[in-house]
Amino acid sequence: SETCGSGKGTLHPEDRGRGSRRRRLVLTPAQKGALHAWFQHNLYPGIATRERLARELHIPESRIQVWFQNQRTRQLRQSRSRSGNSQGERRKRTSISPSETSILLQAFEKNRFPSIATREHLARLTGLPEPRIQVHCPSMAPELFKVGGIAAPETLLEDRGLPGGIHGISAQAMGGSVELASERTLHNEFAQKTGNKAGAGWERSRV
DNA sequence: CCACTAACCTATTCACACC
DNA sequence: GGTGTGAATAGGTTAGTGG
Repeated sequence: SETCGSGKGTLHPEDRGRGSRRRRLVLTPAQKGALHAWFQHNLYPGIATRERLARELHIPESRIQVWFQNQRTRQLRQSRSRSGNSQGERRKRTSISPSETSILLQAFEKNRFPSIATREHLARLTGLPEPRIQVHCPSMAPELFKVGGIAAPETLLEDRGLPGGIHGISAQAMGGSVELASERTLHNEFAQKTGNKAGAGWERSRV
């Protein structure tokens, strides 16, 4: 909550809504059917699978990732059972050049919670995928958060990632996605630098 | 080897589409 | 208005990269 602008839902009221969130996707029955079919045999699709589904269903890969995240949560909540498998490779690391970092940092200093429109604009400016920008945002501003400086959040950033693992259970795959994830990076950086720990991952388990 | 950080995760909450 | 579910946040782990 505090740190990143929103805590549980705590985006500042003035920033919430309108513009700060991606437009809600309305999946067609066919899209849902395909996703559910995949979910049945693999709760943790790797990047290759997610991208394939994205192409076939015409849904951004980041949305596919979020859908699986939500679906796992839903299933867990309702059955509390565990599952298992996964597959997955991780997305290749997106390297961000100093000039790209500079652009993102400048934008981040002005607005720690970029709306989807802003993130898309930054994506065009840097040539980086929007989801990656989303992931990145949180990590981007360690100094801003540090002691005194917290800028008022304006909109937000987003994302987080994926692969997973199941803790202990099988392995999974790793893969992650990132669309959302752009925010993650910022988030990661922020956390890590401030000692908060954020980050995340797991992965590897690979069976 | 170690620090840094990208990629992922779960849990929780917000908020919009649709009834 | 209530419900379902997509979108977002917080906080955690894993592993690739580079010094």
